[in-house]
Amino acid sequence: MRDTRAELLMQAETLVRGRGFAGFSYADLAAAVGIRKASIHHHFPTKVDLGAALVAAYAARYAAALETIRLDVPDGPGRVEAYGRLYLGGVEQGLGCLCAALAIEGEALPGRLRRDIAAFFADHLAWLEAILRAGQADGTVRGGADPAALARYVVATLEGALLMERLFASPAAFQGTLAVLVDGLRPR
Amino acid sequence: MRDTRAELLMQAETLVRGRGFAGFSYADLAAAVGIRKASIHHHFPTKVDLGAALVAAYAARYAAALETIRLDVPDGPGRVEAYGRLYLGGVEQGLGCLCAALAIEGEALPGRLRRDIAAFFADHLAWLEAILRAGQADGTVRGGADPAALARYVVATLEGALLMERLFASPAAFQGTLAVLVDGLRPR
DNA sequence: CGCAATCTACCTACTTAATGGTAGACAATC
DNA sequence: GATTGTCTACCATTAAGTAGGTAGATTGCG
Repeated sequence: MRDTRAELLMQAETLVRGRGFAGFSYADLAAAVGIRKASIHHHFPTKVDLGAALVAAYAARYAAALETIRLDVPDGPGRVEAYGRLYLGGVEQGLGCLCAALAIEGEALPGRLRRDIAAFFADHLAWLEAILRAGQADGTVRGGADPAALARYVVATLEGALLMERLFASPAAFQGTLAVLVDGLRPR
Repeated sequence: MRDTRAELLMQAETLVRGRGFAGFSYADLAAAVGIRKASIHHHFPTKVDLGAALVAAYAARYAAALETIRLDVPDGPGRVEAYGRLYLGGVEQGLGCLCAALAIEGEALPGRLRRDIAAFFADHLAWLEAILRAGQADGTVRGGADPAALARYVVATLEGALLMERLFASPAAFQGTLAVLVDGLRPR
């Protein structure tokens, strides 16, 4: 019975992604996990500690998925499409991106969290830039464009699509945007 | 009809766009405007009332800007670029999109607000769809793609770019993404 | 016109509930 | 026997919202 911490992380992630970081309380989380409010402080002394642990776990899960995609999918557009599909689950479950939820809080966030989420995005950008560069090299991605700029454009489109299509509860529309995005990356 | 109300709307918008809807209080707003907390309730009985007024004012400002763009800019890509530049101010000021900030709150939001922000996005989508359709008709936008799908893709990219580039405080990167976006709309 | 009634915009002071967080007791376990 | 995890009980602070009042406009009307 050691997974209370894991359970806390899971439920807290759902709460943040569903209502924002300022939008849930330790009382909500305690109720979701079936524990007393004070017990949460044993695992995560402050809410910021919880936030940081949340981002770390979320980033680690994404990092693993990114590595899997690189190993399993050979071509540039295919990899970006697989990357985009990682966001799809959020639309289907009605949950936004954890780091987007935190990013919205912006200036109200402690610097530590702000740095963590910036690192989350920076990781994705670096991975995508490498993927796109490789795609340009092997001819599966259209050349001419700066891979770093392309990477930012890809993350932006997917984050924005998740944000909006969650509101409209429209996985189909999300997939439509993903299709437009991936198609635009192919050589002309 | 004093302009205390307008001042309240202005400062509240800054607060929401900077810290999220749940991330500020009437006390914060009162301090920003230089008024007592209770006086806010005279103008906006509840926080949800304030939120709705905020969205209405924000949507109206965008609607006016959209109309101006349609009148002033003749071609499809130019119009989309002008539309994208509306977001740029947010990046420069470190403020996100008001409706994105609310959308993040998702399920915690009263249905009324959720409907209002859905309508905000729906308005933009409808405008863009018309713009893109016209662009396809006059040959300034590449044909073949569904204008409705393209419109969703455009809004998603810009909302996402604002979200991310605000975090990185990088107007240049936002403009890079906008350039990629607009370029992809031109005929090949 | 004069003037009372009403309205507007703000105030101080308060309520109720929730917030994040703490203190310390108690079992179980290593 | 120390550590771990949970509990009850509490704290100070802050949240949104209310009660009731006041000074100054605005209005209705004899």
